[in-house]
Amino acid sequence: MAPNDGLSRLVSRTQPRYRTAAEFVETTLREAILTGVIAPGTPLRQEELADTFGVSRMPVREALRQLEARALAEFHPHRGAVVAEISAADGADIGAIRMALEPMALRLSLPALTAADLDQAEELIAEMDGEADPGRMGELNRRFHMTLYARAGRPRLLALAEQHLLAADRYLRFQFAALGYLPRSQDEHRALLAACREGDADTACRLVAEHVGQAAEQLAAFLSAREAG
Amino acid sequence: MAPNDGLSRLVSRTQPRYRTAAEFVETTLREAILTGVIAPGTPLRQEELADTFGVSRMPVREALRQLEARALAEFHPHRGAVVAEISAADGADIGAIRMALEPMALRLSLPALTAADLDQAEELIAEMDGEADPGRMGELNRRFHMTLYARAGRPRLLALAEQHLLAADRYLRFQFAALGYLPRSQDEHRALLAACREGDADTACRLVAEHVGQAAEQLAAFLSAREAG
DNA sequence: TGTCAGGATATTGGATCCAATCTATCACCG
DNA sequence: CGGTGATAGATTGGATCCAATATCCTGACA
Repeated sequence: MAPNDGLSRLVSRTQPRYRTAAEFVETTLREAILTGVIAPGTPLRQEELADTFGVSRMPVREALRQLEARALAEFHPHRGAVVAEISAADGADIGAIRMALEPMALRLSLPALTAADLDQAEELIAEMDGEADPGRMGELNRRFHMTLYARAGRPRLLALAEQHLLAADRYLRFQFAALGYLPRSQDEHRALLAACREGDADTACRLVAEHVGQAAEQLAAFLSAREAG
Repeated sequence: MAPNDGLSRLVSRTQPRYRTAAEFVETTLREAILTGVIAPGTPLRQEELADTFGVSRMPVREALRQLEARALAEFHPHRGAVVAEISAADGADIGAIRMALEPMALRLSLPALTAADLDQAEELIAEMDGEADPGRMGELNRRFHMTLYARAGRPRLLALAEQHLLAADRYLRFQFAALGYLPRSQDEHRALLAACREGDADTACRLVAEHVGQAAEQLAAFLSAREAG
């Protein structure tokens, strides 16, 4: 039960009552994959998961299919599913998608941002300053970005953006040697927030694109270095 | 069997041998939903689908879960799934996402486009001129766009872009009163292609964004009019 | 007559069982 | 000694069966 230890802990501290077992399994598994509790390449054995979750194999199968559709698991017929791998090419894809989506989200959201939104974003920057834990760091960063996009009034666009923010986090979690990225990232956050406060949409969009691009470049460099070595 | 007539036809002319029944059902159902063979809001009864496909309910359930993850079906616990509805808000979301993704895809692809690619795009424009069938029209339009993006070297970005092109097509299929959109759209196609031939990335990206925006605006107007009346 | 309670029915959700297929091991042969 | 083929085990894919839940209809009562 060693490889499932982290997952078991996630399962056991499950508070909310899900309406179906499949939903429970899917949500928990997705969380586990995105937060790195289950490493890329790990086989997802149906019976093993069924035992861990205390259900039969069927809801597990439904959950795995959903994860496949979200590109978080890879299916090989009659051989089972594994947690989706992380490649340098995928990292570049995620970066490009973020660079496309997030400026659009910000441009739509910016005119509708309230003072409270901007204050909350500033709060999140401050919290990040004192944060050491990578996992929590990723969450704060994600919330900062999503706070700025929240007023876009385009739920599907936001969901897609958040999904790729989470995917980027997942990549970062397996890196995060590059802690040196932090200070510069925080400077970029502050500059971005300032542009938002001034309502300067063009500058803000440019800044967020550059900011995301920075992260993507670092990530791509790290991943291709890892693949080479 | 009246409401399944179109689906039955799709099922019966299935040539390729799928590796699993679930894959077969998912692919065929997705095609049917995206091409409008099954209308939005249609209930997806598991047993009925199982009969239509000649399989048991289980692969159908797995397929439905995948469609749910792709936002093509909506699940209501213990009440079943229905084909995802089409709302004006969703149309606006799709449009915004396309406006974000496609200029990015074009910018990455443009420097690597070959003369053959550009010729094929021109060929597709010509084919569209003489096309009356809406379904085929949508396919040609999609291929034109994807041809221009194909050299981006970002498979996940391209898959996401194509997915939303398909979604937009799905919306258009339920409209397409607006056949008047055609000539202007073709002019935009030609202008876009010209910019690509000249290698003018900035102009090309601006044109594709405007072009997609045009389509999105028309769609949104149509949908909100339909919702109002 | 309208509303609410209760039961019948249909449909989904979950468990178990069987079949298909892949993997690994081992014997056998060149 | 290395490679190939067969066989056993493990694991998934698919079908059937049972339980849980929602819907709908009916009927009693205010």
